[in-house]
Amino acid sequence: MKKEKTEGNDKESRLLNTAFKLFTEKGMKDTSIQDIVDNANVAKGTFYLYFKDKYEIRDILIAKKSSKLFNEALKELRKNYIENLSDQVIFIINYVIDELVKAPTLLKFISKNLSSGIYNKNVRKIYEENGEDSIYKLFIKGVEDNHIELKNPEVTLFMIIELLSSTCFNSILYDEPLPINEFKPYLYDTIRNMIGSGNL
Amino acid sequence: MKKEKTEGNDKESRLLNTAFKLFTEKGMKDTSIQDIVDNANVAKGTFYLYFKDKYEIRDILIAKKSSKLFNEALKELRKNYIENLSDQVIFIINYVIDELVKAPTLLKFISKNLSSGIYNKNVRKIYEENGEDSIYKLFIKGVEDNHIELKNPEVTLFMIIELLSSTCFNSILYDEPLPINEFKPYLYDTIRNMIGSGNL
DNA sequence: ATTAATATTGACCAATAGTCTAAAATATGT
DNA sequence: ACATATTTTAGACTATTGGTCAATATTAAT
Repeated sequence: MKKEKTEGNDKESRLLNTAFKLFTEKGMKDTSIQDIVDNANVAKGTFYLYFKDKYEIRDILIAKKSSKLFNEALKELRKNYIENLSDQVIFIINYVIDELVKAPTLLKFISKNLSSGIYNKNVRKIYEENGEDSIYKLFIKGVEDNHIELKNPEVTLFMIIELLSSTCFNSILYDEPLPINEFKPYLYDTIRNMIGSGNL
Repeated sequence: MKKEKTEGNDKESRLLNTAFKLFTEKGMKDTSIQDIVDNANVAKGTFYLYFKDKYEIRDILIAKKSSKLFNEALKELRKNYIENLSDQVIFIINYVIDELVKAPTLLKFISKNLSSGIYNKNVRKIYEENGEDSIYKLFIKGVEDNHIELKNPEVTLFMIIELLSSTCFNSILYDEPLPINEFKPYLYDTIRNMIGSGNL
């Protein structure tokens, strides 16, 4: 039988948590693997048992964090029984923005990686292994169910995520928090336009 | 008097050209400074005379390449005497997309960095030292000249560039070139919308 | 030609990445 | 409960890369 691991307390999780802490505090470049293993209280060999290198641990973090965020959003969405696909997408985007604004550290870490988090093949593999519903699945299903004709739904979703990403990124361009609510109406108009018009 | 340098043949340029070649061929991670200096036929010390580290040389490359691209676009724009700001911006975006699609290596290198190329403070400094007209200046001037009321022109431009970036990025998501012309009409509608509606 | 200033080199040291084998911990069979 | 097999962990070790610096070469100025 496999060893029973306490959630978030095994060495792999400790490495992930420590890496996230150090990446967000000091940045990728100034965090060495030695730093990570020292702070996580494991030996260096253990790191290489679980991860290929620093960049793999980063990709896994992006995948886990953003997947968690979208899954929470999807859970909330289900409580609200929204029919229209545009409104569903906007609900999710809105939820994600609000969460990211509440957690600036997380925002800083994944805002520039949201789209690569969906398209990067390493990251995508982790999404799939996760097995849970993704915004991708919701979107594709929604397009079908609502008989919306998009030339390339994947691309449309990609552009929506890019817009989300850039909206969030705005708020870290400036040191003080941006009045993000002012941007929302425009963003949502654009999304409605994208899905409604069938331009793509 | 300063040493007369043959354009593109001094050690600094050789380092820049070599770095770009290696970065695009092997990626940032698999290119060491030793690789760069070996291929450029200069000593390691020389590298550190001109650049702080690998990341500075990357930032300089992004700034130079994208600045060149936008300046070429601006030059073309002037030959065409387009009055309307939306149309000017679309002209430039269109030019940039076409050039990037023609040069996939360059595209791969800067597509994900176009926005950071405008906002990253290191990169921006290089833009300013360059002193030439930038899309940023054109846009701000255009907004004033045309009495367009945007809440935050810088943010509007940022989002337009993000959209350009994501459109271009699409074409490298797939191994075969994408029919990018199909996406253009939508992109241009969105830009017209952004500038015209005064939503931001 | 002599001196001053600047550019260049590559040996050298430091930091970090990544490997590997021995030991410890855990699981499994009897 | 004990012996054996399997998995996990440690950290010393090697390899690679980053970054420094004093010596040398090149160029400019008088």
